[in-house]
Amino acid sequence: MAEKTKAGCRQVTMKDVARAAGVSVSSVSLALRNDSRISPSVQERVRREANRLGYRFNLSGALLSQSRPKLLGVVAHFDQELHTAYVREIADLASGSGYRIIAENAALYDDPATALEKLAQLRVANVIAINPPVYNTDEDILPTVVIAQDTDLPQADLVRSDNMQGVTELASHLRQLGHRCVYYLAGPQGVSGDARLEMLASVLKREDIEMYPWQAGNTLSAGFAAMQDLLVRLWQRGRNAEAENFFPARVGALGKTTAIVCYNDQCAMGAYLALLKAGIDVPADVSLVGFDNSAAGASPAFSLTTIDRCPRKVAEAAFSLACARREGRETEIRRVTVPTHLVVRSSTAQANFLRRVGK
Amino acid sequence: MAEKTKAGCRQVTMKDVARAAGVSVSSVSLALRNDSRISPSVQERVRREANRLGYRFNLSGALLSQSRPKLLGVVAHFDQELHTAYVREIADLASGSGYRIIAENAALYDDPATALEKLAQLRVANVIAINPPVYNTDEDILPTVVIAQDTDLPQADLVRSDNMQGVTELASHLRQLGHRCVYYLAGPQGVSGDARLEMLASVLKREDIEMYPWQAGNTLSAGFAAMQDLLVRLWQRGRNAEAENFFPARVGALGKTTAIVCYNDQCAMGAYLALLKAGIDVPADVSLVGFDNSAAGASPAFSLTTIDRCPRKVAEAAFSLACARREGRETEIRRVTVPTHLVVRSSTAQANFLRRVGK
DNA sequence: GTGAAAGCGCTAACAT
DNA sequence: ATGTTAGCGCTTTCAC
Repeated sequence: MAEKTKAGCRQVTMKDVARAAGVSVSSVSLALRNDSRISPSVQERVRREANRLGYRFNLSGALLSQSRPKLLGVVAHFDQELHTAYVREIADLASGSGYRIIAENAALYDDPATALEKLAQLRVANVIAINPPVYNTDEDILPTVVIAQDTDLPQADLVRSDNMQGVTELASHLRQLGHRCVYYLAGPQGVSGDARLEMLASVLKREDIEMYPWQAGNTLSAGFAAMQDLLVRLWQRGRNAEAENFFPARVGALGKTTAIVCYNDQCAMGAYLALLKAGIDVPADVSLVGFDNSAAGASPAFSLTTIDRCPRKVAEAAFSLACARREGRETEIRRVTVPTHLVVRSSTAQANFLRRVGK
Repeated sequence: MAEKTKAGCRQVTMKDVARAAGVSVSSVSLALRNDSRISPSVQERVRREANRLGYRFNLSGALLSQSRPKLLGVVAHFDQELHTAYVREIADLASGSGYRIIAENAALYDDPATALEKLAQLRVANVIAINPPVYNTDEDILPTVVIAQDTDLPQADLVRSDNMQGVTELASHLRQLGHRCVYYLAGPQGVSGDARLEMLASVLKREDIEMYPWQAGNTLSAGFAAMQDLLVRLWQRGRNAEAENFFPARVGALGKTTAIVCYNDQCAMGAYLALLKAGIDVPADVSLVGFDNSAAGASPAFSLTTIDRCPRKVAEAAFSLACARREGRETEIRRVTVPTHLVVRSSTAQANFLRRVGK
């Protein structure tokens, strides 16, 4: 209280509002949070005074005074569009249910633990992590909910996309178009990548479609490089094809392959460019499929057939799990699966077996 | 003090560390901040005990107790690679000088003021905003430093890229390759966009290069759509060219134009795709130039000639301005300019005047 | 060089 | 339905 009147720069607090409205601080606190214990007329008056005085809520004070604030941390890689979509949905859900979220961008830090630590400093107890890295298990704070295909965190709930569903739709789509043999440009190696690969292969197999994997990655650059490599490789094989079964020279550079499925849209865009540059038309010569339904992939520039992960539903699942954990119910670890769906655009078309590439 | 021993879940505080180390809380506070007032031996002991007990710093407490914490807010659109680059650099600088930064992702919220409000709730007084929208000037908190080409905020310092520099290098580069007439795929309309356009035109003019603007945008989709529109338009003009001066049918769909400069790399990528699909080769038929030196543009898929904004230098300028403002020195508004540089890759080559497009 | 104590803004238990 | 009051964890004078 040393210098209350020193300058006009002092922060307006609830005390000031209380004095102005002629009520106590606790009434102000409740009134500003729409608590039903405060009569509408007082709420109204408090709110008006708060506005008039230019009162600003101070999160630090609130966090400090609560032992279990309704606070949710989110760690995402904001350079990935899909992550942003998830977080937007989570933020939307949170704002509707009195939760406050603090989002950290994992793409900002070299050390994957940094984002978690920043959240820990704000006393965030519940963290939703999207495609988290492998953390040291001795981290001071760990995600309570993970959005990914799999996780190595024993204590975290998991929300995963049921790729099976979308891929099944995809398989039948491809089958109907006459595709019998496809390439798969795979993502970064790891547990989740391997699982995806096996699942894809088995589902396609059910529709009697052969699948051959080729290592790529999750970026446009990676998709481009991988597709170029693949084309070169196939071209070479085609030229001395006597030893090869499924890449006979006579059906062109891609062999029997009439479609290419990619790990994600970014990868597919890279592949698209490599194909285009090689004079191979999409979808006339070869069909192309992505994953994640990104904005760029949806643009007429690519118009990718892709698989949508229903970000809203994923967010709903993750949010409700996070809330459940905070409430203390839900002691056992849960795994929730959200369906995915095929989005057909113009990068897939009738299979063309008579393709020939003038490299 | 109602239930100190209730469960092991209570947060470890400085008080606990103080007790364990046999010193007072204030000594702990100073020791953990390497204050020279605390003897090395005590610092050492405090640090060890803190570690042993699993002490975690609580930002809320610190913020609440300080009137002017060393806190810097950053508002950026993390879906734009360039913004992420800026913020990474700012974070790096901050961690080296005792500043704490809190980064908000403007791309998460529909209302542009939301990001600022979240920072305000944490008492962040100094905010660096990257390409901020036009805020209502009655916002409770406004950026103190803006990274952009221009700003309408009267109280904010401005850090701008000296596009002049990079563009001058570009003009001479294009001139040497024989380009005399280029198209400019412009970005979103606005103050900053108009300024860029005029500057480009005048600098190119100095090298005796004509420039024609064409509205596009800052995304891949926008670049693609704009380029397609342009091609269609030129094609139509070419067919009844008697009224046209600079798009004579005889030199092909692009008229005299031998190069296309784009608002940013994203836009250039879209244009690239439209050209490729129209059977126009880059750079054999037409040269293409981007802006911002993005990772995707650098990939072999595009290999864009582009202009680098030297994010490190921009960040240094912004950070030091923000610090200066916080220290209270620096009452007048400053504008700092950071040079840019041309990065030559393989999307630019010798001008080809004999292009012909088989649309 | 170190300790004691006040207080930052807010919430929640309890009292009225 | 509203007021009183005790902290939440930390920093910061000011004593010693």
